[in-house]
Order: sequence, then structure tokens, then C-alpha cells
Amino acid sequence: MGITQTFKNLDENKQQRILNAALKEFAENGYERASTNQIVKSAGIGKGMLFYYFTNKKELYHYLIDYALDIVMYKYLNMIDIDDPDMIERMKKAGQIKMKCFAENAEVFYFAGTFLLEDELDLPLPLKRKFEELYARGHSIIYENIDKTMFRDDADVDKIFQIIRWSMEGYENDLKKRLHGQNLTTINYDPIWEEFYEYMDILKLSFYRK
Amino acid sequence: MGITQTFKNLDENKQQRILNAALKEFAENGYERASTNQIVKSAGIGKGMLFYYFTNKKELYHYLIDYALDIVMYKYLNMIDIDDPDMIERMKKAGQIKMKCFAENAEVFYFAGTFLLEDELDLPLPLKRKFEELYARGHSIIYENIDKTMFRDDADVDKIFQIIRWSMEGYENDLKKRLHGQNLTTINYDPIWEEFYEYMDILKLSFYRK
DNA sequence: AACTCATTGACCGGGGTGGTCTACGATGTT
DNA sequence: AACATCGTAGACCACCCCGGTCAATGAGTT
Repeated sequence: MGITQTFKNLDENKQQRILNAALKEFAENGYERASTNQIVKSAGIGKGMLFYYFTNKKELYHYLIDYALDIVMYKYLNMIDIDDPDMIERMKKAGQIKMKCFAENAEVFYFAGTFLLEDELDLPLPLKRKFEELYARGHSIIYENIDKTMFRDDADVDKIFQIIRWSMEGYENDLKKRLHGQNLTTINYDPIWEEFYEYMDILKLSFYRK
Repeated sequence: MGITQTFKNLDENKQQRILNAALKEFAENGYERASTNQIVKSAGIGKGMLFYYFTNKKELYHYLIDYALDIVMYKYLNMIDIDDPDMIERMKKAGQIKMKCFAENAEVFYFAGTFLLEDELDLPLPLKRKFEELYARGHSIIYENIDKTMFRDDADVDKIFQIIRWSMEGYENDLKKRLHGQNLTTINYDPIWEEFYEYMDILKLSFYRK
């Protein structure tokens, strides 16, 4: 399987240190350019150990993808309530969950956000499937069971969807830029949510029926 | 100055081939990782010539930045009409200019879009100044001389600005993804502009006063 | 023929690569 | 006390690519 029992027997803390070091290195450099030397250095372990725990660089990478997909799926996407037909409300709640999950798993999210842009992504079948499941779930969240009659009827609903999505995306990117470098666990999120809600209210005011 | 007369005496075509090869390599890899070997290979010149034209890698990089800043400034930003107080109309025209300029100078724009994200950007003073002028101009385009009374008065105007900007940004990114790999000079842009206008109309309908 | 100069690519020392292997100390077993 | 096992470290390997140099070449000019 490419990963040894030895690694899984390590105490939680050390496992985490190694995984985070690797996630960060791959996220910042992509697969080819990521350096195993850098990983062991920032994980604080000897070079030999990395190849004792994982058979080689590629297996480590695949393990990280599997690990990241699990977290994104079970700690983020599956937590989003897909039953609320009010699109903006759904997005609002999704934003909260995403933020919380991101703060708790920053390295994982950072990594996940980059590996799907990799040029050549020939994954083993099980990973490819997991990947597609995740995509399907993402699609459901955006499109499934949305009450389209809530939107104003003098404009194309699909285009309004896009604008709302772009606005959320834009806010998220802006926020990331603003918070860059800060410790995500010690931030006071109240003013952020307040501001976020104001944006959501404007979207409702402008795009929902009167 | 880091660049020899020899280079400037080259016929236009060859200069362009070299500059484009270099722009592409730096854009794709950043300064540190860009390979001069790759540049000469894809420019179709001998290794020695690159260091005959430009004294070294760093000088070449600075020359490219200077070159790119000029094009962005004089072929893009300065072409935008800053007098129209109608924000969305201004954005609409700016979008057209940007697209046209991008199609004609794809490598330059691609390069310009990445070098401002470089980690360590300690540029020589003249370049730094040019950079700031460009920023100032960009700021003017977005904020200067906009008639704020055209917007609905039941929502914060600055937030509406943001949403409009995010929408434009989103559309642009989407478009780039859709057109990726295609030859930008042979595309029929009519349906694209039509779609773009529809989005702009929705923004007007939703955010302007009745 | 002598000189100038644009051009090439083999070559240089240096540094980083993924991966291996030996040596070692701790722990447990006989 | 002798031996075996196992988690650990890091020196080491062959390889590859780097930015930059330089001797050789050939075309043009005087």
C-alpha cells in the first residue's frame, strides 16, 4: 500500500508534523519540484525515515491526496446542509463551515487547492474515483434543490447564480489576502462574519424577488 | 544598462522570439526557477547569445519587467477612458480593451500577472517607480470620477463596487479557463461580448437606481 | 590578408535530486 | 550476558540541471 504500519503507530503528534510538512512542501511547489529533503528538514526527522514510512515520493504524494480528499469530503462538504432551498442562505452557512474547517486544517486546504491544478494528474483508480465523488458532491451543493423562484424573474437565473458565486469567491480571495500570515486560530471572526452578512444581504436585496 | 546595442539591432522578429520565450519561462516558473537553458532552446538561439545580449539572468529579468510595464501602461491602462462617470460602462469598455490587448500581447500579460506575486521583489528604483505609477493609474480607473448617485441608495455603495469588481474578475477567470489553449487571434469574439454584455446588464438592472 | 564581430555549444564548478545503506542505541528475548 | 529486532539518523550515491564562460567558427568589411 506504500505506507507502513510503522508510520501509523507513531504518536499522533509526530504523524501530524510529518504530514503537515509534506502537505506544505507539495502545496508550495507541486509534485515535481517538492523536495523530500525539505520535508524531512521541516518535519524534524532523518532522511531515511521518510522512505521507511512511505516507500517513495510518489506513494507519499498519493497518501496525502487520499488524506486531503477525506478531510475535504467529511469535514467540509458533507457538513453542508443541502436541503435549504434558499441559495444564498445555503452559501452563507457553507461559508461558515468552510472557514471553520479551513482554520482547523489550513495545510490540507492549501494543498487540496493546488493539486487539482497540477499539469499531469494520473492518479491510481481509487483516488480518481474519490476525486470524482468529491466533484459530484460539490456540484450538488451548488445546483441541487435550489428554489429558483426566489430570484427576480427579469434576468437569467443561471447568470445570477454565476454572479453570486463569483462574489463569494471574490470575498473569499480578498479575505485570504487580508488574513495572510496571521494565526487563524486566534482571530476574532465576529467582524468578518458581520461584513460577510452585509454582502449576502446586498445580494439578496438585489437578486431576490421583492 | 545590462542590455547591449546588439540586441536592439536584431531584426524585430528575432527580438520578439527571444522576449516571448523569456517572458513565458519566467511567467511559468518565477525568477529563481526559470531556466536560461530553456529560454535559449525555445527561442532557438545559442546559449552564449543570451549572455551576449543581456549581461546576466537578473538583468534580463529586469528588462522584461520594464518592457512589460510599458506595454501594460501604454497599450492597456492609458487607453481606458477615465471620464465616463458610469462605472459599469467604464468597466465594459475597459474589458474590451483588456481583451484586445491581451490577445495581442498574451505572453506579456501572463508574465505581468505573475511577477507581482514573486516573493522577493527588490527592484532597482526606476522600476519600482514605474510600478507605482502603474498602480496609481489602476486605482484611478477603478475609483476616480465615478458617479455614485447612479447606484441604488439602499445598500452600501463601496460594497456594491466590490461585488461588481468580483463579478468582472470572475467572468474574466472563467473565460480564461474556457479559452485556455486556443489561439486567441482566431476566435470569434462576438458571442463572448454578447454574453459579457448580458452580465453587465444584470449588474445595471440590479445595482443601479430605477 | 587582416580584422571585426555575431554566433554556437561544449564545458565548468556548484548545488540539489530521490533514494540507499551503514551504523547505532534502545528494547526485548533467550 | 549474548543475541535479535527495530526505529532512527544522516553520510553518501549517481545523476541532472544550473548560470555563466570561452575557444572556435564563419561571414562581412576594410
